[in-house]
Amino acid sequence: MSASSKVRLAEVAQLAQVSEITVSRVVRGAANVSPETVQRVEKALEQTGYVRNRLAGSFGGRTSNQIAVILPSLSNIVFPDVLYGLEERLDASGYHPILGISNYDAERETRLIASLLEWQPAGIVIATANLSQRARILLTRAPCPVVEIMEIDTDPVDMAVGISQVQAGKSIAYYLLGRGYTSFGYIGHDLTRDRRAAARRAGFRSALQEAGFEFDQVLEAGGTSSVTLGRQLTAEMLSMGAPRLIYYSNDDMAMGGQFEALARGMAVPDTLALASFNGLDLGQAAPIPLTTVGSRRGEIGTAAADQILKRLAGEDTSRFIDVGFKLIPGASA
Amino acid sequence: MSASSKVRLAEVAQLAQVSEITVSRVVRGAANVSPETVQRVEKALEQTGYVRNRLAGSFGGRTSNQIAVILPSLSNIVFPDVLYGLEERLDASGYHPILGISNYDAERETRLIASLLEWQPAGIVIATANLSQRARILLTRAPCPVVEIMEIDTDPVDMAVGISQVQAGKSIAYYLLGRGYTSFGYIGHDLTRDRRAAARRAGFRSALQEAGFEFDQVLEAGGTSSVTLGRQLTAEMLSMGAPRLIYYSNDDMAMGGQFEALARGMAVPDTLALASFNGLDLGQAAPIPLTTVGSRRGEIGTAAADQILKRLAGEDTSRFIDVGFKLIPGASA
DNA sequence: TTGAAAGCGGTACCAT
DNA sequence: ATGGTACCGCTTTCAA
Repeated sequence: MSASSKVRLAEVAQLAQVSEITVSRVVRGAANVSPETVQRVEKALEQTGYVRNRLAGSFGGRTSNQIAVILPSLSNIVFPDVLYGLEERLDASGYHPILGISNYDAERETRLIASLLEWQPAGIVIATANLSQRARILLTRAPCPVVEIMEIDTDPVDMAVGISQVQAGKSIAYYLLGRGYTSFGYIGHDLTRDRRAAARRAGFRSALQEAGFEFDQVLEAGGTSSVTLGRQLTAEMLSMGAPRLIYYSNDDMAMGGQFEALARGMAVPDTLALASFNGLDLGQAAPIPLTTVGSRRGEIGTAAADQILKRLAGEDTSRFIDVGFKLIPGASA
Repeated sequence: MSASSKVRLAEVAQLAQVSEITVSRVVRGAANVSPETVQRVEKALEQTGYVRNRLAGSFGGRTSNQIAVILPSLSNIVFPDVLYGLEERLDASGYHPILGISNYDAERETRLIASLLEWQPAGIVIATANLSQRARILLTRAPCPVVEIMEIDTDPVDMAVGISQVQAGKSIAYYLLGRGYTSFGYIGHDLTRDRRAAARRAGFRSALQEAGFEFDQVLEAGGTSSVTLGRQLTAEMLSMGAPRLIYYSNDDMAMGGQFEALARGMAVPDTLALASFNGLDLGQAAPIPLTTVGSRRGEIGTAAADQILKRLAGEDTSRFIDVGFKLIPGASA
């Protein structure tokens, strides 16, 4: 157990009385080494406390085992769920995510892409915020697979894994129309930044319009979604004379709505109905389980990882993977 | 705009009629280059679509600008909050997190440490699950700063940033004793894996014992914490004749408790009181705001990043940083 | 099964 | 301000 940091292949080799390359073979678990040699080398590795330097080994044309992951936010459980699925699958194949958070900011997103590309990642997984022209070019030129996650409504640079956010909005609107609602409101967070929430709202609205309806009231506020914001905006909308049903930008917001209704003693869904998107545990454990659309967040992560891994293995990949969503009837509408 | 991948310094240099080192200087924004040369080189960089290879540039003794971040889970918003603070601060200084999720598994944690160390990170930030002997040795020998986050109750290998989890449990217990409660239950998730939740429980219990009380009932279930689990266990405890107050392993669990109480029409806090830990937005937006202890999760992330950055800059660092917690009186107890 | 040698691409150091 | 040179530590290629 000697010093740290500076142990190199050469030192181990000397101790084990073999060449550097032989040590390298042992470290990498290569086949062509005799058991006796392996044993001797392993002892030397142990004694010296050798730590492989993958920067040195990777910097040629060889691959880096790092996957750049760029997400717009970690402020609710959605992206962490995706990230977890991703990490789980990548780790199992010996890859590691290098993370960047764009904060829904186009400039920062561009900078992150450029910056992470310099580490020669073996792949890129990105939940785009708002791709700049330059960002798009960088991704197009990237010498590695690129998976755009969360939505499959728009054309990806390389591959896309997710769901149709428009259809998710449309589907629950159809369901609610089927249940006979005729008066609708919308409550959302900052949709100028959250394109996917905007797509759901657009889908929802288009279904309403097909049926001859419109949102009677729309309330949006800047900033990220949160239970608190949902509650505030709901209170505001209720004070103006509420619609029969409110569609929220996501479950967090809708939970705020349910809290406000509960606090006011309003009957949900009889007086005020609520619907949203995500299918979070939180919403399903609530006193009135949310009527919502379940997104398979973990699966988006694992499927994205699979696309990267397949491509790296030279296997066929498809341009789009639709992981699908699921209507959750709940009891709030 | 030529090909991608294979553009090297040499190609750019040739195009710009300068040496490789000059191009390198421009790429790195070094000072000693004349404006005209810079312009010429930048044009060539643009034309070739050069992407800097940081693996090559870093692999000597030079630093890697990557920070290994190992977390036990992403299943509730706690670690994402920490990660966000961390990424924010690191990014501002040009560093990137390489992420590993240990899943509260000692073996996986050890493997992740070993594996991420091979990338020669400039620092390590780890919320330990259950450090194995080997993992501890690896961290001790690591040739870079190591910050253990979340708790400061135990002695760190290098530095620690967090709060005293024991005190967090103890403090709210004192508060509740002060409010006159005399009958206590505990509901938790898998504490054999979540050492910090166990520490809070221990702190809470020790305060009870000082006052001559004990938990009258304790209910724990395997698996991660969730609102659903909190609700289930609460229902179970209520069916056995509930204590006057239930202390939960965290806010998610306590929200499940509140939901169960609301669903049963039980008065909170008059019939059943609830208390927990974290101070999540969710709990504060609830109909009955949770009585809890606010943890400064984002600050733990930024403070951890600061410790690393300071150390790398050669500045003094302290062994412990206590970011502090805050009692949130709420209305559930 | 083992080893020698030649880079991988960039940057620090030292000249000019 | 600019360039030549050596070298970072490992792995690929080829030879023995």
